[in-house]
Amino acid sequence: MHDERFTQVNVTKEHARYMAGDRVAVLLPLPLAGPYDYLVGAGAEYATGDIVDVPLGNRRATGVVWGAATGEVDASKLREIYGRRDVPPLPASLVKLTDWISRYTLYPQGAVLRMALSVPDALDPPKPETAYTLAADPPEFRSTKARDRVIAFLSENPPLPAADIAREAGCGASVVKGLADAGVLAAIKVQPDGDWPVPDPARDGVVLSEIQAAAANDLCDGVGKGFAVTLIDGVPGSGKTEVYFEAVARALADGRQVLVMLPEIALGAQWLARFRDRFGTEPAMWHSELTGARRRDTWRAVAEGKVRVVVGARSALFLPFHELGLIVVDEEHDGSFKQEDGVVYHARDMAVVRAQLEDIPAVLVSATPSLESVTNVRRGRYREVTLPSRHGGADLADVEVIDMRKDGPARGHWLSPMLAEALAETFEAGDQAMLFLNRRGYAPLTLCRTCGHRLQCPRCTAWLVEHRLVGRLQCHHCGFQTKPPEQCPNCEDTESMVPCGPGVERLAEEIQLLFPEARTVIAASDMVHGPKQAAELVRMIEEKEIDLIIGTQIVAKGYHFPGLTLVGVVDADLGLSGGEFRAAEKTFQLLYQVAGRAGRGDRPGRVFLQTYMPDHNVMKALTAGDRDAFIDAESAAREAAHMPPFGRLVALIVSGRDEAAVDGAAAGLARTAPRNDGIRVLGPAPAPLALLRGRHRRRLLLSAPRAVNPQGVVRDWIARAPIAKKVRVQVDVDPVSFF
DNA sequence: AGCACGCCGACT
DNA sequence: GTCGGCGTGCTC
Repeated sequence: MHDERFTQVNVTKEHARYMAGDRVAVLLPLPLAGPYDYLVGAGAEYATGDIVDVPLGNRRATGVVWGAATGEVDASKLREIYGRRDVPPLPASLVKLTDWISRYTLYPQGAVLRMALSVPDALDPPKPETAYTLAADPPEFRSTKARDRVIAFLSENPPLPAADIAREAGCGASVVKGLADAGVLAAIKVQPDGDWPVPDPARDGVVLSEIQAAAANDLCDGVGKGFAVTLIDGVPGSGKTEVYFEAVARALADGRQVLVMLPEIALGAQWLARFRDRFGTEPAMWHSELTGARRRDTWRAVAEGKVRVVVGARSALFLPFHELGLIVVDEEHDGSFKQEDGVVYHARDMAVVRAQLEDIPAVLVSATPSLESVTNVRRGRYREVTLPSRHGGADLADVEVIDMRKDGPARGHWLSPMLAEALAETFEAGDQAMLFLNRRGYAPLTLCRTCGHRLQCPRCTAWLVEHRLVGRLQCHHCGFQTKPPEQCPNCEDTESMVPCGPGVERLAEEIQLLFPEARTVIAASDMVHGPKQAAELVRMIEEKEIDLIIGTQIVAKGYHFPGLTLVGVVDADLGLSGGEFRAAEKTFQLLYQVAGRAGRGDRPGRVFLQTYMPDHNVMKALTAGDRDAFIDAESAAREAAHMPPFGRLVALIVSGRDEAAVDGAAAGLARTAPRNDGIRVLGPAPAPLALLRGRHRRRLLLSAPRAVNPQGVVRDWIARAPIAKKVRVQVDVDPVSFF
């Protein structure tokens, strides 16, 4: 059915066709330097974007026709394409996006393509599944109530898989199987139809305020009118989601597909409920915890246009939409949009690029927009929609600073008397509270009281974190685990190992002593496994089965808990040490989001920040509720330091098992560093994880004025530097962090 | 990414 | 004497 449509696309506008005997370039999803040339076989015909099988060495590989061959490779090497896969071709926009990201990130095109072809199974024809229907002439059989229901159901319905029949007839699948074994039902093979619920744009959503309606209209007007980027900037609860839902509805009504990107999809239960309220059904989801089958079906359904809305984490950017009409990036400031392993890219920025290549609008959404996006608004590159007030109800919470230098707790405790007092008041009033501490486990460091030895990961430059609830010491960087030692591994003294500093588990212990009655839950990524547990956690909090949530940053985002009136930030300074150039911005965003959890019902909430730096810009901006002043100050500081978004950065990580070779390569890079056009190179310095998974790491940082495109400079630089084969140089264009 | 080729340590 | 470790190189 869709075949005609795709053929039409190819014929009418997109690409030349390649006929028998032609050479074509085929890009394989492998980290090769570029596409490989192949021959079109007799009787075959291909176009750019076609997904094809080709011979590669002694195996068969799947790739994408990328265009005409360059012809550089010797004719004797050429081999013939086996044939085309029975799937829609890769959309032209994805072909362009792949090239674009490859040029920008300096990763090979094939490495980027691997993200777009992330589900090899989806390229195979869908497997027929076994369905059951009534046999033409059934034998005599013993009748039961369950069997009768199955037969009654099937007499009025088409053939279905056993599990579906069982569900509809209210029995187990064994009843269906039993009837089939008895010859009463006939098993037939059917193509799964893949019914995807279609979101309904015409349903009524929540009633929008005047300001919200105006903002929604503004967004809707842009849908279908080509590329534009709009930043929706609004405080928590200002109705940002409902506003962009209207733009989603408009795109759907226009017959287009929509991509909504969200961080931490696993915790989006409340977002999904809002989507369902507006559109009557849930969107397709795309995240790392999808099962293989679900992933395959979703990929194919997106390619075939059966799925109209996808909500997903950063990798959803590479889904094969053919009719994309709108991209929304919610919580656009969130750090998890930056992919750090494999191809290093920023999904928010690449989403804007895809929107540009598709010539469709992109909408970026945040209560604490990134300095990048704010700067793009100020430069006139992005439009801005501001939603100033809350949708009704309580105002933003009062934020108070607790100066830990004079009002801190006794040694070995982590809650100041003021915060403990506020907790007591909150519990007495029957309200809920949240303590925020961005540290998993019991204690971030364990040391020997006798000799001072610290327990370190054998493969990384990192302390082992005690997780007392599971009785393990863990490395948070490589997954190394060990049992806590009975004696010090260094001086062999017994009972001398002591935990240093708090994690959420240790905080829970202190709470247990202070408030033994409080029903407490720890919410951390290692305690909440997947969407189901997250949803259960949310339910328990909403239904007031919990008095106190002790959470890491997974609780910072996107929840409304009406009964939550107190938020205590246990260590507001945590993100500020270490000299990261984005430290203040990231800390401000995180604490602002955390503070936004308090008082979202009819009562205003209270927020306490425990800090040793009460005069820091971040704390002052939070207590004064003056975000714009913070952005101005941060912006000025970045500009003065030629840091992004006022200058360009590229980080190089040099790594390998052989420390001397790594040092040699790093020194070689430093020696041959470019020094023209205002470019500066810092380093090499040991990367903060100077040893990670057994690999030694050094880091160099290139900074360039904004007018310089650093990619060409960096490519030439690496090409001429003397770098041993066994040393790897990883490039990170626009690094989020220095380290 | 796979897969083969090739050169040095502990074993049937 | 071999099995097998993973460094290196190649795939149109």
